[in-house]
Amino acid sequence: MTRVRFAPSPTGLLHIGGLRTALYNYLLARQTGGVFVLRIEDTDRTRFVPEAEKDILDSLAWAGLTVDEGPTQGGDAGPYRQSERTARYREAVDRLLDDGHAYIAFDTAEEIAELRERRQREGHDSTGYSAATRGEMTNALTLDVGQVQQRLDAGDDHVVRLKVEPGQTVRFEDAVRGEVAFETDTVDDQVLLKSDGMPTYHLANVVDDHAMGITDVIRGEEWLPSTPKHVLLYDALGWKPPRFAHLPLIMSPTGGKLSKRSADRLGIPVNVRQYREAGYEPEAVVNFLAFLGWNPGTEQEGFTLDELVEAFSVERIGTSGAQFSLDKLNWFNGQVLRELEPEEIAVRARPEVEAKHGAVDASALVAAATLLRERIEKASDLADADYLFGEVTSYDETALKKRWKDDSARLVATYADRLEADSEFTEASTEVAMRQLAEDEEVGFGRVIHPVRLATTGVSAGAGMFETLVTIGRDTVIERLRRAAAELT
RNA sequence: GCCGCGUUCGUCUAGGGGUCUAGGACGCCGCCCUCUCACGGCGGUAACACGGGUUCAAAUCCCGUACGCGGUACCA
Repeated sequence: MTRVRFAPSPTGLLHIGGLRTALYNYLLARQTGGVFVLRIEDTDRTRFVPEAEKDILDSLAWAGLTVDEGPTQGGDAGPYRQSERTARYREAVDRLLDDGHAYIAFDTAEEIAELRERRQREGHDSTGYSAATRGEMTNALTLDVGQVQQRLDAGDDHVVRLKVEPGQTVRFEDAVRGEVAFETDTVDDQVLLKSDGMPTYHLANVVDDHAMGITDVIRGEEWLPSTPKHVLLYDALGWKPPRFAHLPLIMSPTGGKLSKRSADRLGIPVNVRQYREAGYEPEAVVNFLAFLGWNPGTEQEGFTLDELVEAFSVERIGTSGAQFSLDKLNWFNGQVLRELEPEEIAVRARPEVEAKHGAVDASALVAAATLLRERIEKASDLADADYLFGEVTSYDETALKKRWKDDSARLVATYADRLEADSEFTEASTEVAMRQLAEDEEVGFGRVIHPVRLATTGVSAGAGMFETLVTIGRDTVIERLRRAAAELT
């Protein structure tokens, strides 16, 4: 049984890259009939943000990724917050200590910084706390048993470090990259237990993945360099490592990390929350994210979540970093929108429309969606159609210049008169009336239709003129035509 | 610096020794449709990082170089 996990740190709003990691895990779980676990990795008390867990939950739910086991869902492998599992880490550490795979160290942050600086200055390849340097430091390997006990009894700050044996090669199979190898001489004696008693990511991750029966670890490529530490830990604890799959990183459109800073500058949202607030459809975000680093090997581009579950495979995940493209996301969003019924678009557009125009009828919203759905990129764009939800208060300057001629006021006024006489007021009748008017006045059709569009909508772009007129409604149309004829000369 | 990973159109990518005069999608440009703007349809632009091998044959395999990215924390 496949068991995968998404294991974010509650340090802020969920990052879009985090959602992709969650998505790939979810897809593998669903495809194999496995279990999707959510585990909150809250071991860093200094960066902990209380609201973050809720944002993670909300974001996953928004994207449609349902969690099988997690802090709010429960499950047999709980608890699902690392801060609630400290006894297990302690137990593992004791075992590592007893077996000589780990040791206690007393060095202060300053002493370690000094070590690094010195190694750097002396031009060594490795700069950290490792087999090459631990003999010079203050730890259970250099102190005698009595001294260690004495310092422990005195309550001195200390950490527990993994004892990495030099001269070995750690190999593991990565599902997307193939075999990856690291020399242990380049692997530092990683801290496993911090001086505050909390585990580091490395320890907690290995202990929990084992305890929760995780079979496949799908995570970002930034973890690849620390995977040898994890493999060493599994070995030391006598456990079988899971399968690893390291995802290519999502990069900024200008290259480099898609950080908060670079994204802000480029106007790209970084948090899932921001995508939601910007009016993106979750289906579009999911579809777009799925294609950032994966492809189905066919030419199909539009996928529902269920179709992705069907088509997904770890083998087809790519190896190189993928630059984020807002253009492509927008295109996906348009595709999703065109598949939605007007009623559904109306539901999604409502908050934005009401924020701008006040309360609106459901029927007005649906009518607007029906009229404009081919022309909007986001459901919330409906709110821009002022002429459907309020008054026409101004006219587009450039359009006015181009389309409003000397005879426009007269033609628009005359058209208003003819509509007043038109009891049907349908798409057909309003069009016939306009064609008749153009013929009677011996002017081109465009001479009438463009000024009428301007007068009734205030803008030059929009849906078919006659559908638009019918949607706006007869009385309002006539009133707007007359007012424009009077105001614009 | 050191370690690791990567490198096909501007971007996402297909392709994994001959079928590649390198395919698709986004973007961009043009045409068609048309009352505008879109949608849609059709067409166009544009890429195998570089250098050595291996081979009858290399975008595809090997080595090197360059470049990019990640890691190098008592952060994850």
